[in-house]
Formats: sequence, C-alpha cells, structure tokens
Amino acid sequence: MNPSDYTLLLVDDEPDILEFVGYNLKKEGYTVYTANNGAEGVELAKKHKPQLVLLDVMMPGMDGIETCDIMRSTPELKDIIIAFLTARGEDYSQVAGFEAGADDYITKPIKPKVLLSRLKALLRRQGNQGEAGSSEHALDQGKLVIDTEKYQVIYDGKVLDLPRKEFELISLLSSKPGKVFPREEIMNRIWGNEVVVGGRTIDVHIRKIREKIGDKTIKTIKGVGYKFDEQA
Amino acid sequence: MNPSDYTLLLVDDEPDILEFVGYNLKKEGYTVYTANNGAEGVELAKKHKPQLVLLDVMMPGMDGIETCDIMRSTPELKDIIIAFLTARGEDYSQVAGFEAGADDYITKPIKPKVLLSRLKALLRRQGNQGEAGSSEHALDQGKLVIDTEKYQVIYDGKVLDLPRKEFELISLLSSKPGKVFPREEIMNRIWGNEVVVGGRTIDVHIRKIREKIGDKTIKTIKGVGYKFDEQA
DNA sequence: CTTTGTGTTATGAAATTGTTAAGCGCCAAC
DNA sequence: GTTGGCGCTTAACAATTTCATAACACAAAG
Repeated sequence: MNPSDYTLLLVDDEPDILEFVGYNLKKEGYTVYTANNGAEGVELAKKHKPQLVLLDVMMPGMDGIETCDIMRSTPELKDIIIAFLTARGEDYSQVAGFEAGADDYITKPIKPKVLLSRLKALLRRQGNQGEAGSSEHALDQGKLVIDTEKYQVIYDGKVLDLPRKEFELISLLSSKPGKVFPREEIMNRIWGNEVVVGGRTIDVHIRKIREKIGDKTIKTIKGVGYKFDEQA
Repeated sequence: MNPSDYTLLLVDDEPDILEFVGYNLKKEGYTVYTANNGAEGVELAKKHKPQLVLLDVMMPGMDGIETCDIMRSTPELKDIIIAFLTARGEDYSQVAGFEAGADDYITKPIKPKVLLSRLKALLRRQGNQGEAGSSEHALDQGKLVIDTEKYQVIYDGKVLDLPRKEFELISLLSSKPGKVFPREEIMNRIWGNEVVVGGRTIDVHIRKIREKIGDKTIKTIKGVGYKFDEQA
C-alpha cells in the first residue's frame, strides 16, 4: 500500500501545527485534509472518510476527547483510526483518551520521522485487522498490559510506572513471548553497540522488574539470557 | 567462506550512509548493492539474492519494518538475514513492540569495525544453520521437538529446560537424524578446537540427556560416536 | 580373559546469575 | 544556587547452577 492510497485528517486549533504536520504528511504522498476544530473535523471526516484522524486533545470549544467520542458513536466513522496529539505531561488527557477509544497517542513536540513511522504502523495494523486482533494499542500478555506510549505496565489491575530502562527491557522481552533473548541481544537493542555497561546491569534491572511484577514472568536461561514466559 | 562469497544489500534513504557503509563493506571484499528505499530494496533483493540485507528502519515511503515484512512474506526472500539499522536517539519503544522478525539490530552511528564483526557473526550463523543452537524453526523428531529460539525441548508433551551444553548437544545430534557424529566432531562443534576437555565429558552429558528423554533416542556407535535415532 | 571403549556416580571447581547497598549525575522544586 | 529525589550503574559478595573430572563399573570384541 502506498501512502497515496491513504487519506488523513488533521484536526488542531494551531495553524502552525496544521501546516507543519500537514506539509510532512503530504510530502510523503498522503492525501491530507485539515480542520481547525472538532466540529469541522467531524464534518470533514464524514465527507472524506479518511482512514486515520490525527486529533489534538487540547482545543477550544469541542476538545479532542469529545470529538473522538462523537466519531466513535457515529456509525460511518466508528472504525476510523484515531490518534491523539498531546503535549507531554498531560497525563490526565491520556487516561480520558483511552476511555474515549483512541488508537494511539503521539506527544508533542512532533518529530516528523517518528510521526510517520507511527502512522505507518497504525495503518499497517489496520490492514491486518481481523487476523490477530492486533488493533489494540497495547500489547496484552495475559494479565500484563504493556502500553508503549505511556511507559506504563498494567499488571493485575495495578498501574505501574516503570523507569525507562525497566520498561524497555520488559517491552523487549514481551515483544516475543517465549523467545529467549540472549544477553548480548538485550545489550545491543537497549543500550546499543557502542555503549558498554557492566555485567550485572541487566540483572539488576531484571530484579527490579521481578520485584514489581512477580518472579514468574521472566525466566532465566543460564548461560544464554532471559525470556518472557508465554502465559503468565 | 570469504567475504567475496557473500552478497549484501544495503537499504537506506541517506546517500551518505550508503556510501560510507558500502565503502567499508566493499573494502572487505563483499559484493554490495545499495537501494535508496524499501521498494527498490525488495526489487534488488529479488534480483541479486543477497545473503544479508542491512535495512534502515526510518525511511520515507516504505519504512524498514514494512520492507522487512514484505521480504519475510516473499517465499524466495524469506530466509535472507535481515539486520536493522536504528538511530540511537530514536525512541526505542517505537521499534521495540514490532515483531518485525529481524535477525539483528545495529545502532547508528555505525562504526565499521563493529558492523563488520556483527555481520560476520550473522553470516557465520547462517552458514551453520541446522547445527547447534542456531536454527530458527523447531525440529520435529517424532515426539521430540527442539525449539532453539525458546531453548526448550518438548518431549512426550513435557517441556524440558535443558542446561546449555546438553541442549547444544541434543540440538546438534538431532540436526541430522541418523547421522553418526564422531566424538571429535562433537568436540569441535560444541567446545571448539582450542578447548580440551577430558574423555568422559561427552559421555556424562549424553547420560544426562538420556536420563531426561529416555535411552532409546540417542544411540552409541562404539569406537565412533553417537547418533540420534531416525524415528524415536 | 584381556583390551578397548563406554556408562555411571559423586564431587569440587568454575561459570553465571541474584542481591544489596552505595555513588553518581541529572532534573525539578525550593 | 542549593537541595532532594530518582534512575542508572557499579562493586562486592552470596547463591546457584552447570561443568569437567576422577575413579571405577560394565560391555563387547578379539
């Protein structure tokens, strides 16, 4: 699928953002419509049937969450992918937004490359829909939910805010449950090839994670590495 | 195997990277093709059948993940080794969640020496495929399943977690059922040429394996070595 | 019955990971 | 500018598992 097969809708009250983001998306070949507020957004959505809507959360008048609600409850729009744009640190809006049924969150300031890769991922998932129930934003591993946007892990109903390294580690391991990730691979993927850290660093992070989510989820394969157990 | 026996494909949207990395690889003797984007990459891959593809993750148009997906789902390309190039500054989690099916990740900035040693390791593994601890897919020997990715042996429905040497040993023997592996060959493959261990070491490991999966699977050929029975 | 090669077992060494606490650097709040 | 907290890494040591070996038993071949 080429970008030119996709129509996107951008809703934000700041013209600068509309222009900046719109420019980058058009450059990639997407068909882009823009709206200055929620009401206009809904209207254009009905008119152009975009595959994906980028929705600013903070807008005067009807905010993004409300707009999302309306779209979700409009039959012809309810299957559109909705991604929220939020300023970093607006924690509240994310919680409310998930309830509203957003598919993804993208935090400002927006980096074009990051944005594009996220959109592609979303659209790709859309294409795969029905195959593996993969339209969920978060990975669901039994009772463990990993939300890569919020850097949060929900375990047994409890929300855990893990520090970055710990989150990256569990995120990596759970990206392919059952697979053993050799220490070297973990190093490469989380620290990168040029960084050198001591031998016990991984262990310490593993320990902290185990402390938080229980011992049984992460298994040690001595002499090799660690793996995330298939069904926790 | 010399570098000159290998063909590599380099896919990146930045000409500088193509030139820099390409230069270093060619200098080593590899045959190198380069592509500026994913689509071209797939095309060249089909045309030249490289052993390994170096794929930038962030690219305009079709990104690395998508390109990887396509290659993995193209029968003639699905066994190519794919290594991702990722920028270090990039939000790790954006890449982490995807089960892209890459064989390795290499972070930018790229240091030629590091890159080369990683590539050699990857190619070496490829060459050994089917041998100890290297094959991707599970071997099914009757009621014995050996999963090198999960480091597990499933025997009679029971999941066994074998220690490393034992796993490597059974993995080696079962890689070619029926073939007799001379003791010397076993030594070389599992311990390497330099390491010298006593005469009874192999026997002890064999015994432990037999203890776990039953006597009948591994047969002794006196004066020669061991073999994994064809139908267990 | 002797020789040669393999099976078995217990045991200590070696390798690897787990645990804890301390130090450093960074950022935010004061 | 200073203070306090947090996350990351490290060091030191404990705990654990795995490995190799020695010593001897056993089996088959001649």
